Amino acid sequence: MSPTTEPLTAERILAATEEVLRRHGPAKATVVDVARALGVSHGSVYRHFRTKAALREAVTKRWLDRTSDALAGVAAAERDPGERLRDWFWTLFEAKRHKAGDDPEMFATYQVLAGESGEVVGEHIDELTGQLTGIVAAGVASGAFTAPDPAATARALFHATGRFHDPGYAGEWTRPGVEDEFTAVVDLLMRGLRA
Amino acid sequence: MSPTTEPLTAERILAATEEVLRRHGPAKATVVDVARALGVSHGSVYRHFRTKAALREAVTKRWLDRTSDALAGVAAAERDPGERLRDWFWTLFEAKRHKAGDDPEMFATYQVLAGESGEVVGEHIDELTGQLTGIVAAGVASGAFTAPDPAATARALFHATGRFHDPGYAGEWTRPGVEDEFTAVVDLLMRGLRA
DNA sequence: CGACTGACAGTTTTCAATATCTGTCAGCTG
DNA sequence: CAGCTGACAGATATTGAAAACTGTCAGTCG
Repeated sequence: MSPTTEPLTAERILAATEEVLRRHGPAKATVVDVARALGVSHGSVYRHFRTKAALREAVTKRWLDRTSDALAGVAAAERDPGERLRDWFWTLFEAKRHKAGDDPEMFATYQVLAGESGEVVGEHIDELTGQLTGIVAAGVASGAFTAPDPAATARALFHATGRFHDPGYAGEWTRPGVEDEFTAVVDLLMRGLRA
Repeated sequence: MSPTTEPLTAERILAATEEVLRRHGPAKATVVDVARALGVSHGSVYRHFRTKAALREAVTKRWLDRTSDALAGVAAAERDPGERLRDWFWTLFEAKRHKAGDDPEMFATYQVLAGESGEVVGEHIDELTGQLTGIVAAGVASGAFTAPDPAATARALFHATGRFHDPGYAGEWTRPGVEDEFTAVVDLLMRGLRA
């Protein structure tokens, strides 16, 4: 291809890796493919990422962070904690549902990547439950919620809604009635939360 | 082996299949193995089960029914609905946790089988949510619970506790603190349920 | 006659040879 | 000399021929 003079950065490698993953899928995407897409030798890729696993982890983190960042705005909004909590859950569900529904192959690819990168996924979940803890604590402060331990309650809320954000259940998200099921679970939880 | 004169029944075939699955695992257990274990030709097995898939489904149903039956007793007990509900969830969690912890290989085997038999699993879940609906309805009747639609509430309860009975999460059930997490979720749900 | 067998066709799995990939590093190049 | 290359060793994946399995059914046996 055109011998680009642009410097080879980690960011360019990540973008190329995402493209290769989209084209070839997680099983067949190789470091050699990524290097070829960039017009460099695979040895150059290894100057920026120690291993193929590290490269994949970085791509995964990038993807997960997009969701966390979108939710951070909702979590930090200046609103009644009850509405904010409901909005946060709804935003999370919708985000996941669209990712899974709009581009199922890429979603499946990222599901595989996430399965390989336990550490990164754990941090992502910690980030999300951290945002939830903030909302719960605000509700307790305003007297709207009762929760002796906001962090523990946040984890409970996250676990209880797993069916609507855990990728393992993605297959269920297109069935008719899921939205009602989601509403039923969230309603029950919010009733349990109120002071 | 000893040429048994006992008649070849579906039940004997199911027992032999379970044994073969235990020995060989789900990937390598064949109909020929089952026939050999029974001292008959594989053609005879096909007189009782139309296909290998049907045989596996029957084994799976048998296994799932053991759990349903154990829980039916708890669901039908004459007790305060609140206690009954808590007991039911706890019994379900403990039953699954012991199956997964005491014999991990067989649990993994049944997880594979269940994945193949969507229909049978669906019926099992319907049975369990049916039991839950009974408890919720009793709570509404006694004035202890508020639930406009007990069946919908039962499904919500089942979904919200999925992390503690869905086999996909079995890996988490041995981590320290799961019991507290389970208690936190159940407490939240029961608070949301009360009138 | 009803329960069982075993050979058979078509499909799936296994296994070993072959090809490709990962990760390293001495040396090239601008 | 900083960034890159490409040959290499060991590990992993692919391939296709051979073996095993699934499901059928005409025929055997008590």
